[in-house]
Amino acid sequence: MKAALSNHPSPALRPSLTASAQAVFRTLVADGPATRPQIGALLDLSRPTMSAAMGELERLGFVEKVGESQGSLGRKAALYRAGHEAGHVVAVDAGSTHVRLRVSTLDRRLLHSRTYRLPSNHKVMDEEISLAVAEEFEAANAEREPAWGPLRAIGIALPARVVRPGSGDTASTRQDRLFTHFTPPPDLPLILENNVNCAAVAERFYGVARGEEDFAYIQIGLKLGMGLMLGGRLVRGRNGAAGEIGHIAFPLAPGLSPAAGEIETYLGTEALMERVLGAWSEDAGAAPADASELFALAAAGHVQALDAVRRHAEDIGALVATCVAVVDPGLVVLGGGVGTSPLLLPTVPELAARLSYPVTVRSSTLGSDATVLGIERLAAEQAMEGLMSDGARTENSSH
Amino acid sequence: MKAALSNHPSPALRPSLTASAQAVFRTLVADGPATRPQIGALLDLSRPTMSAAMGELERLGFVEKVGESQGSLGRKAALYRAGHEAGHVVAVDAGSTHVRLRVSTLDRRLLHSRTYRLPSNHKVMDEEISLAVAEEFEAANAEREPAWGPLRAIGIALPARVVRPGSGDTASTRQDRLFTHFTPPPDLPLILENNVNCAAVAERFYGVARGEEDFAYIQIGLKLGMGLMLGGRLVRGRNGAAGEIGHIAFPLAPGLSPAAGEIETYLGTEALMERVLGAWSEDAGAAPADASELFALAAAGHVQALDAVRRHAEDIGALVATCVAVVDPGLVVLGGGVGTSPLLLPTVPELAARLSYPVTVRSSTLGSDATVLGIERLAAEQAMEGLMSDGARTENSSH
DNA sequence: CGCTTATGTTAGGCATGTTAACAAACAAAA
DNA sequence: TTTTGTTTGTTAACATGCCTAACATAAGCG
Repeated sequence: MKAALSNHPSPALRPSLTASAQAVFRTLVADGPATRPQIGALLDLSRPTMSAAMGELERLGFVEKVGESQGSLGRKAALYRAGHEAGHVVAVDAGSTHVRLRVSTLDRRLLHSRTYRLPSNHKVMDEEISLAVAEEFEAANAEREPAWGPLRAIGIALPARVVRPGSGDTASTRQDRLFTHFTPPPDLPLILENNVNCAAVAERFYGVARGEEDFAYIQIGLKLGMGLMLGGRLVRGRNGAAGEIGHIAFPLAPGLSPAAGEIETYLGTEALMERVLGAWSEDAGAAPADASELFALAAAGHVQALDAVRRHAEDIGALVATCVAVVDPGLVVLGGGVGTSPLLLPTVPELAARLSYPVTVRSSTLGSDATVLGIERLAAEQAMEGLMSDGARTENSSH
Repeated sequence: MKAALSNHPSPALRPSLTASAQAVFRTLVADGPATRPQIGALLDLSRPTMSAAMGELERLGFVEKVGESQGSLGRKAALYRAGHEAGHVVAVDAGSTHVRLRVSTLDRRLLHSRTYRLPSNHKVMDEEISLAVAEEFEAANAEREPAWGPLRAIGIALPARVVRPGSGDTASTRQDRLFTHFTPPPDLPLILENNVNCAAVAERFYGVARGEEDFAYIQIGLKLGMGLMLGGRLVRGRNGAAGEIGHIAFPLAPGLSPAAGEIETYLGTEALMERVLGAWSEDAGAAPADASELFALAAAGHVQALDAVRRHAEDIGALVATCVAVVDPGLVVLGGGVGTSPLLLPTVPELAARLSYPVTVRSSTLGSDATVLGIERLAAEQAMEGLMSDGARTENSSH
């Protein structure tokens, strides 16, 4: 609350941008190149104010003229976009099988992209991932061109619970292991985020949840995870454990004792295939080698596979029903190796509605890029907030 | 976003209060009487600005001088509070056994209070409740004094899911039945809210969750319910079903089919007592007549009662674990007839931490007033927003 | 070549805050 | 009782950030 109303520039901080200039920059970053009249109409700003705002931003190099736009009549308008000094961000998806890296401007122009396949699968983040991140980051550094402008933020998506300093117990997450080989540049915002949360962010901005303020992204594959978006904001939880639906109490029934993480092992792909193969009958043909084969068989009409898929869909429907009973998001996006199967689509919402309340269910279409796109977005937002809060500080950044 | 930046008064709307005047009024309403220097320090406003703001508010009757405050040194400061024209609100807890009504000023000075015990228990809202609400509201109307100022809002807490117009399916909640006998005055904000959500609000402002931005209030008694507060805001959900934890999938175990609302019947007081009495052995003495007797026996050290309570606490712990796995609130407040028992306190957080993640668990202490205090707060907030958005419209209100 | 239309700038005004200086009211010290 | 320093409140002058109105510029079109 302190100083929230104050109109005068804080004496300690450098003079910052006007509110209108900040808003203009935000829309340029969020919506891409635009003319002054377009932004003015969107933000309800007068032409003189647009002039002043653009002047401020152009003088700082935060925006640049990139062309002209001719309407059907009248003078043509200048087209602006985020400028050189707005800089760029590095986004890393430090996954358990791949390390994906994207370098891009704040307004999402891809500057560089790398993918590194890890030699072996790692169920938890460990030193090998740290090494790969360090190498990829170094390699990206080597490619850097002056035209990219200063590096403004680094975002890293981790396949682990992420605890923000000040809330919960950071030590329990082992997230420090990331830094055994990777040393981020100092004085640069570093954003760590859970990979499922990142995928949820990507769904909100670029996927099937585009523009939705409230939804849950539920990932079903080898493991279970949920990214929860309420009121347009990620719900992270005190321990960074919001969405850790692998820890929903299971089994939960009279006389049974639940065990930690049990539903994750039960609904995970490995246990699913074990159940399916254990019940596979001789006359059903060749058994599927993995989950994707199972779903392919089912899609082709194979009776026994269909039955297995239906049963799995019902289990997932019950899980979704539980989430709906707790937060009622209105929309659930299913992702992950198993979750994206269209075969789930009729069953899951039907079961969720029967057990709890109606919910729209969609399959994710972003594929394996979701996570890196999400962390890129978060890094860009963080970079922008940094620029907006101390707009004058443009010199000491690393080129 | 439209017009969010505009500085000029919208031509359609009447001239409104300045931002500083609004902020001053808000703190007076929220924190009770205060002097100008106090508010100025809190909001970081200069003395001239405080002068102007107080002038505005006093001219409209929104604040009034109520005394003076002498520090240890120097001139004494005038003490202000919400004034006559700020008016009052009526808050109703339309419960299934009682109708509780409070009339109070926006800054929580109680003007009038009534309680009506319904002749019989109603598990769902029906016409009898509507009749009682109508009668209590009329009776309160009869008591109204000019000194109360205008009525600014009516809040009603309902023991049912509440759907806001525009989201979800209003028809499915039967909330219209409230209006079969009760006709609210037109042109007056009417706030409907679920009673458990109201209790959560009360816990946040007056109870054991005071000042907490994130927590879950979980009510355990005849029925199950949760009020979820994240980022200082109630989470309501698309269908108003957030917190309807009675619909968590149950039983949830391999080979079992969950049924809608089953966990509510299993964890509810009736089923608990059935289980307890069914297993009550001859040599254990007189069986408890109801849940409170059971918990009293357990508190006195009765072995069999203790065992039953422990088992129930474990079931509740599993439920809490599920909620923590989904939203990780960091704090859970237990309420309701069974939920407030201190006997639950060791077991529930221990089980939640074992199954999912650490969470602080506290017992509610607000008792049966929680709901009406919560809806009172919501109504007062709504009333204040109304005043702030069209500050000049003070004449057409009903005295 | 003017006419219409859209874009951009200049000039002036207003709302809402600030700081600086002063006046008033009070307790405690002289 | 007077003086002194402190706190409260007001007045005056000014800063910021937006606005509207009017003008200048640049395009298509008859």
